[in-house]
Amino acid sequence: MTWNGPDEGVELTFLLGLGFQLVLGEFTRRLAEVGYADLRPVHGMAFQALKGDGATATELAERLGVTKQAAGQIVDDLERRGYVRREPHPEGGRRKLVVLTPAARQHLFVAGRVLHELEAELAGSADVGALRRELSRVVRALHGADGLPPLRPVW
Amino acid sequence: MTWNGPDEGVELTFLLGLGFQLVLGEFTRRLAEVGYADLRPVHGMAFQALKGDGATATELAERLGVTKQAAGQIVDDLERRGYVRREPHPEGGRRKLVVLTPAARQHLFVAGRVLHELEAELAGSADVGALRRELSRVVRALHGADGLPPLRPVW
DNA sequence: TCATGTGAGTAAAGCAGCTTTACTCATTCG
DNA sequence: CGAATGAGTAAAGCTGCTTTACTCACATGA
Repeated sequence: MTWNGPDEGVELTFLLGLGFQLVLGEFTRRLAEVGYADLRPVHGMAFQALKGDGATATELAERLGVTKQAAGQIVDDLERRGYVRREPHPEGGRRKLVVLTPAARQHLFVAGRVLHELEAELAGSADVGALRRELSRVVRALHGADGLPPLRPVW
Repeated sequence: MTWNGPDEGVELTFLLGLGFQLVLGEFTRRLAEVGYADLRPVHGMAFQALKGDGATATELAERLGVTKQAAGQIVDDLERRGYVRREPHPEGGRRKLVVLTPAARQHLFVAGRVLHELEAELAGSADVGALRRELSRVVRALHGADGLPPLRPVW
């Protein structure tokens, strides 16, 4: 039998939580170091959700899995700080289109780079391909094959 | 090349978060179904931290990674609902020893069973051994070999 | 033409679960 | 025996959300 260290008796759920906590923590720390200490993970998720042609606040709410009021608050915050703009919606109505500014696109670029650097470093200690494969299987087993649910704060 | 479905382009960090969210959500749902809808994950963690000979509120705070006031509030809550008792500490001082009641030990037993049932079911879709191994490696790479940090709400 | 509905946005209060600040009190040590 | 130590507690503050309730632009159709 292969002995894998002191984590044999640790619950899978606990290990999943720790893994996520540590990887996300390291990611956030590195982003803070390069000048993004003012952005939380949810802001990066919002940028991802808006990166194509933007979206209305209500669409953003659906993609983030929060109420439209919460999405509106996030947009207020990001707008004050210059990461998004509210434009009149091309299809009129009361709608407004929330679009990214160059500052947000720059953040997306940097965050993507940091994420891939981190993954490359982890590949020195773990089989990241296998990890990714098994995680995908677990996600599909619990959620089904139809797309991915929004990632919400865990617990 | 092996094609593993539509998750190829998904960030590892995102996948980790989704995996944790879905597994913890399923665990919590099943516990609620068997009568524990009133207990959050942090309560289960507290039970784990107290299950030997109990601990003081300050020790509990360290093990949970929160302030001693937060630990005190959690203990207040659990005490009102009959899951823990505050006893005078055998070594005196101002200390009090927080110990589990049989109700809490019963919860620990049921939660452990649910966790292992869930893991067994996941083993039908994924290689849980590999997942556990790679997660352990990631955790050690980011935290070191000295024990495991407290699991805190993510993000 | 205009009432009535529909859907997006917004305003404000409420709430959970923490932290921060500030204290009380029993014990110990110089 | 007076001050330091360390556990516990009280109360306010804060963040990031939800809930409740509203406004307003446009669409529909009698």
